[in-house]
Amino acid sequence: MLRLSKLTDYATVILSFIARDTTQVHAAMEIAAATGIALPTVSKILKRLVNAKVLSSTRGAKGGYMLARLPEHISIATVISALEGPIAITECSISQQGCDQALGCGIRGNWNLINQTIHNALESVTLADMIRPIPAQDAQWQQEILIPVASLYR
Amino acid sequence: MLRLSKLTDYATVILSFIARDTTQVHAAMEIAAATGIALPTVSKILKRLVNAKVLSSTRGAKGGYMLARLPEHISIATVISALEGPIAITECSISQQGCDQALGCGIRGNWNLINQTIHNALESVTLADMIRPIPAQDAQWQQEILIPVASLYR
DNA sequence: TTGATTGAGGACTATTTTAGTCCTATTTAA
DNA sequence: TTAAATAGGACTAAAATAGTCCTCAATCAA
Repeated sequence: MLRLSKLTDYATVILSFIARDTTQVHAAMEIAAATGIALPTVSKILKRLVNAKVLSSTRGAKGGYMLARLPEHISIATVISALEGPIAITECSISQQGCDQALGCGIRGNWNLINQTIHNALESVTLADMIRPIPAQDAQWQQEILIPVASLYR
Repeated sequence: MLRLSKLTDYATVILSFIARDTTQVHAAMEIAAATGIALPTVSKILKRLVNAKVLSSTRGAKGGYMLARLPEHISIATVISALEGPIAITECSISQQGCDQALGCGIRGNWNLINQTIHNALESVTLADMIRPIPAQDAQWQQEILIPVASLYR
């Protein structure tokens, strides 16, 4: 339902934990303990964030992870594509096959507009925004948008 | 990857077909033939669109489907929620469990802002926009956003 | 009134994607 | 040299999505 994967959700939790203390590196085990996310899963996410150059890592004893950039320069779009690959609402073939038959392609172009809008929205929010507490007054439109779910953490 | 389901994609194709000729009802079989989407799948999509009051249906011989509203009044957000349920980027528990531990909930509120932005974007584009051909000049940012895929139709 | 046509509803299966785990190799501090 | 960490990737399990099919209800026309 146009939903982020759990891993991406976890990633924001992990990143905000790391962002709270930038004076030292954080080992995967420490992060797992602090967030309650299982270690192998934490580890998997951290590796992907390193590949995307969102985090930098230090190997060996006393090793761990730290932010590779300032929180202001880590956009949500970056985090999403680190975990889930490129952000694209529609699956549109660049090779023409099937796409410009009947009614297909007149529609496609307009999806791109939507793609772009969403991408901009995600690009404009950074980790710095995410770790800043928000006013509680906004609770009212949580009801409109969110759907209930059993639990976030397993 | 923050992607629409295939069914939603099909739905836009089907809706734009129906919108092209509003003078008569269109049977599922006719739509399947015109779009190249398998009949059972077309049928499933049409039923969901009727439930969402995007289409109205006539049963029996000479029956079929037609738009229940003007194309200008059918938003993409409506189509998406008809096919995929409510639009929500994050799975956030309304029951507190797990969410206000450690770092969870400071983050959540900001996701809602993103949700809202995306929802607005999807609400602002209608079927009328989708069936209107777009200028080809925009082809340049198709490269940035879209990812290649084998084929849209099976 | 009856038969053909067409949608409604929902159960079911198959496929694909996502989540989660684990193993082995490499790096580094002590 | 050893212990503590990450890197990379293979593998399994679980969940979501896609797709099909069956039975029932409604409508039209002969």
